[in-house]
Amino acid sequence: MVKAPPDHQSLMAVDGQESSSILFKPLTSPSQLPIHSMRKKIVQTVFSNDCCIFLGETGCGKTTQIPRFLYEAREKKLKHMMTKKSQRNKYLICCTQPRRVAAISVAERVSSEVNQKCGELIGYSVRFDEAISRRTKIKYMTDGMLLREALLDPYLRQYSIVILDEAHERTLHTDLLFGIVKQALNYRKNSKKNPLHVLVMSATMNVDLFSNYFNQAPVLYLQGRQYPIDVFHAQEPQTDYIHSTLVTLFQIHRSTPLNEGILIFLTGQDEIDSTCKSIKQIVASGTEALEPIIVLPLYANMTTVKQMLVFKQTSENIRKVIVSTNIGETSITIPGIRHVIDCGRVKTKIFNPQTGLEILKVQHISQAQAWQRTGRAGRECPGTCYRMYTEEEFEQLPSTPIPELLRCNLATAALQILAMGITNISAFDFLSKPDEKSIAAALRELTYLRAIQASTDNTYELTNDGRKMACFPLDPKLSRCLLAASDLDCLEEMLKLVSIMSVDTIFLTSSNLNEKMKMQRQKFTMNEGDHLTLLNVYKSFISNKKNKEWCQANKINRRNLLRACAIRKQLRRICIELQLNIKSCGTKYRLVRQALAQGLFMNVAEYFKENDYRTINDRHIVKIHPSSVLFGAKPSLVVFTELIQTTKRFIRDITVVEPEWLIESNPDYFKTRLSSK
DNA sequence: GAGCACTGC
Repeated sequence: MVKAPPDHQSLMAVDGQESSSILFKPLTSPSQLPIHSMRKKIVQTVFSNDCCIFLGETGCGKTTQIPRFLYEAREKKLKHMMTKKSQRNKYLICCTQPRRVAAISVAERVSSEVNQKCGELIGYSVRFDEAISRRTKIKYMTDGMLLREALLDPYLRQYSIVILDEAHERTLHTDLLFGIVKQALNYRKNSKKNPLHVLVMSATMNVDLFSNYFNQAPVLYLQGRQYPIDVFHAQEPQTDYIHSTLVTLFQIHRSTPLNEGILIFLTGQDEIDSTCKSIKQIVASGTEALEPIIVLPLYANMTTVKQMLVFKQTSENIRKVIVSTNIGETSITIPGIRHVIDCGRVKTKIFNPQTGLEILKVQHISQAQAWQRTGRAGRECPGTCYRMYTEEEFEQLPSTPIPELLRCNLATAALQILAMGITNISAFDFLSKPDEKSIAAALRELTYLRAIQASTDNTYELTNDGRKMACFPLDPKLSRCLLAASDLDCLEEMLKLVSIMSVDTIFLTSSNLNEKMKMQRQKFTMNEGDHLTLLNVYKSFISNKKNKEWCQANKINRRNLLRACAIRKQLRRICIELQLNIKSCGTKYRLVRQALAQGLFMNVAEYFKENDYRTINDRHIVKIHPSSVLFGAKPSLVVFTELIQTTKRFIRDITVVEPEWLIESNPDYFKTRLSSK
């Protein structure tokens, strides 16, 4: 048995959710959070440095309390200096979060702590939703939202303090913000009127990396509140982690009180569904007398209603078991969990910049993730965590996961950096610098998309189109589709299509989709391919007034389609601002396919032999995914949205195109590549 | 004839 190291013993709630007793107390009330004893030191450290790093585990209250400390300290000082109110209004504090729900719920919580409505003194800003007023002084926002704002003002001049929270997660957006705030710091240091302070908040890891990056910025350690968690490792390496999980589950079940919930981490939908089934079978088989169990799956691709079941209070006499993907690791907090079973694995998408291939693969988690999972057992009281791997195996895990920036296509990021006036991407001050090959690939892609053009020595500048493309919250390929559709008088259709492509699948996937259902789904099918089929579904959804029953009957994911509607609205507004030509082509869908071809021209595959296709770009042999309406058909030339390797290399979301369309729009690119011209 | 984790603008 191994105890969690002290740094990790206090992993409890999302920051600030640890105690309901401080919820409605007035501003000045002393709190039992240890962070309050450090208030003076915190304030002093922030204001006497350009940048500082605060380390503290979730549960120490840093997210809820620190922005308030800083606001109150500044307010006091300014009042003392008899600063005019209009002057004081300038000082806005922002605090970024990787997730929407976190930004919103923290803003609401802190607002209620100071007895105000959210959106007054404390507000939030996330995509499609904000609560901000002229009085707002503390703004919680998603990292992506601040990045959007940085496109308009790279020096972030409306903020006096920028807090980058949960920095250890190393999301793409936060990593880009690192470079941006560093630049803004330098720029504003000289303008003494409006200096910027930056605060990086993180769990206990990567300290030196952050500190070195900001010229040896001072580091402050924040004490969290402690709930000890006993950690047990497997004695021997396990060959079948699902089997080990089941054995462990029933050991816990036999030996602990029934009101203690169990959270199991596995890798994916299939695995989770079948494990849930096995658990139920074992209990039902009656080979031994077992107390009743409620087993609930949890993954993102479930309806919200089904996800909500995990929050439901169960009776004292029944065991609650949740089998979850890593959505349960950070995004969703389940009450009543006392035991965690961690299989030590996670399913991840890996991007290979050399081949441009994406692979979805089950991989080992990092030590940081292991502790995050462990922490889920000790949110309300002491707990236990069972790891389905040995201590030696744990020691060999990487300490942190690979930052997103180092394992994704950089085209979008590069376009954003260029749009902020930084002309040499390789010279951008990355916290972790991506491979030169990845950067080169991104610049090549943007050049082909006519978003940028090479200038002198390694620098690039945006084209007119590129400036427009940077305004869309989209993959540049899809932004190009919109511009092409504007030229071809079919922008209304492309807006709908691009919006659907921006959300997860709009079809409900289930293993027991029967023949009748498949027939029904076929009524949306368009012979030209999946994109027009998706457009068809969208249009039917609208003409059926977004009806719930219609979605159920057609096995359509209503939540995702509603999101697509919201995205379309946002994109359409941007199109109006950019004065694009918003027209509908009616049923002249040929135009839509032509516009698609212009954006997706690097994703072209031509028929090779039997069921094989060959991509134009890298000559990969691929197959049409069986979920495509073109599965079994053998069109000679197609564009696709996604190329992914699972059991085989598949292309997904496919549309039939004609070679002339491709050659006309990009003659140079296709001169040497297309064999069927 | 597959089977896709999670997040964000």
